[in-house]
Amino acid sequence: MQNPLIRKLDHLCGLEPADQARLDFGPGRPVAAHHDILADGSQVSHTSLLISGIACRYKMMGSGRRAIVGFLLPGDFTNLLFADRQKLDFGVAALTPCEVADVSCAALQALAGGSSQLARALWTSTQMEQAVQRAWLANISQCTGDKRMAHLLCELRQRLAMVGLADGESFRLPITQQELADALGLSTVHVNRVLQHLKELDLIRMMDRTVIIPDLDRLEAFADFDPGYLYPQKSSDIGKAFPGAVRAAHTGNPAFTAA
Amino acid sequence: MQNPLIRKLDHLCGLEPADQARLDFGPGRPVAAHHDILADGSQVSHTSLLISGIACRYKMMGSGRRAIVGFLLPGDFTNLLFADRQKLDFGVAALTPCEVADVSCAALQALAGGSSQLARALWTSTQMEQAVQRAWLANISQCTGDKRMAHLLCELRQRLAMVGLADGESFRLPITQQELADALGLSTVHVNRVLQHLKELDLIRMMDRTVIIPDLDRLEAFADFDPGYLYPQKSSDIGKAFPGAVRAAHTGNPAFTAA
DNA sequence: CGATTACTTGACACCGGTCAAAGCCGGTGG
DNA sequence: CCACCGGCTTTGACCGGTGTCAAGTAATCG
Repeated sequence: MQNPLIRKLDHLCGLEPADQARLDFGPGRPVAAHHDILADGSQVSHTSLLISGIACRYKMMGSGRRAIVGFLLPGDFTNLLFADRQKLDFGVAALTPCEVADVSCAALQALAGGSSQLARALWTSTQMEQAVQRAWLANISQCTGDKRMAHLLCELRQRLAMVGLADGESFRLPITQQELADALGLSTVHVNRVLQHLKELDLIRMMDRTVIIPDLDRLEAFADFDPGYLYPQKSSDIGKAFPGAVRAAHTGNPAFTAA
Repeated sequence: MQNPLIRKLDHLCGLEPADQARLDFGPGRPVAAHHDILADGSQVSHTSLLISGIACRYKMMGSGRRAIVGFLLPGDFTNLLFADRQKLDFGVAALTPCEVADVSCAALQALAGGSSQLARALWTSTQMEQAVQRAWLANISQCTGDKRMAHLLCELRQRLAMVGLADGESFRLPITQQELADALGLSTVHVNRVLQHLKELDLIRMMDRTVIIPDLDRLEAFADFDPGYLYPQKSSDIGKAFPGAVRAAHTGNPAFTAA
């Protein structure tokens, strides 16, 4: 399978074949589920590219609870730093089994310096991350639980579709309700109730650990989700027109088959 | 007064005098309070540097309510874009009378391309913005109203101190409770109650529109505020050792005198 | 197949939203 | 200089969304 980073950047800005070749970091190393990819508060001089699996950025709160401040999907960097020895204000943990490729700060600089188009693509993906953060903030601060959940599912579907891991109506989401709760600022119990509510409204269905969206437009309307905010350039309906089933697994285990 | 952007970047990374000179964008144009600096969803090919005053990034929600997703203080850019014709996913509005200097995309590119140190400083300030966003997310999603408010006040104090607009114990904050509510995801009524609660605990005092912090350590402990997350490099106690009173006004009106 | 982890369900309490009304300014015009 | 006025702040009553606690059921893994 093609490197998901290449998919994403090509999707966002378009990439020349020469630049695509520069982005091949090899197969990556495995990280087990629930293990740190980067420890909270550590000083690092590298970044890690997520190749497969789902991970998260998190912060530990004084209360002992974990706040998830972002999900990392295949093709995302844990952090983008161009200066050595940066102290992180967050940690990165694998939520499922993951494959990650470590990229040194120097290598990243060389990449960005070597091709202005690549530099622009990396910058654009940073902008998109910030847009996602803003959308999270707006949603978490102003919406009730069910809308928050719906919005998150819309966002994940769209980002997964961008790297070929979701079609128009379903995607794998092998993470726990506890983890959704940490991301949405809800309790586990309430996440459960919210999911049931969305199922009652037939806005989503869940089988195995696959989310099925019977009517994307209805879900996006319910969530007040603007599909455009993830797209600096074009506002095409990502994934809505994809034929076929969900693509190979998030977990690095390609043995998944839709139910 | 020295350009607050220069103060900030010099503080973050250190800047050579030659680079400092490049950052002088002149006096800027005035923007009245409650007016847009950048309209929500507009396509722009420039950024604006806030020279004085307080502004915010906001998103309009489906409910009609406004969500404030970040405060802009003197020395902050409304947006940092290197590619033309980017569609914004947010708006920027002046909360107080402001002065802003418009910088074209091309000029920004020239700045970043002309000095690697400057490019690094701009990148670092972007990183700091992201750290602030993450802290907001964690706080809003996991803390009760009084801690959220306390955390926001700690953050604003520290960022203002960085550009010389707060000393160790007080700073001007001429914005309304409604605006704080939009930023914290609370109702106006509750913001009022929360502020009263913090006053009862003598964690803050307010006179005129100046916030006075009798004991910063106590407030930061209450808020579970980590003063380090705003500082990629050094972890000095910004502002804690500043002598003298609050510096010239945020509002472009220098007639402020401490009560 | 036993044990741990995830999910579900119900009862109850509380934080914070909403509504409504009453003070409190700060500016404006007579 | 004073009366008016609109926006901001403050207060109280009431209600709903969510958290917490606790128990029970289903799934997963060694």
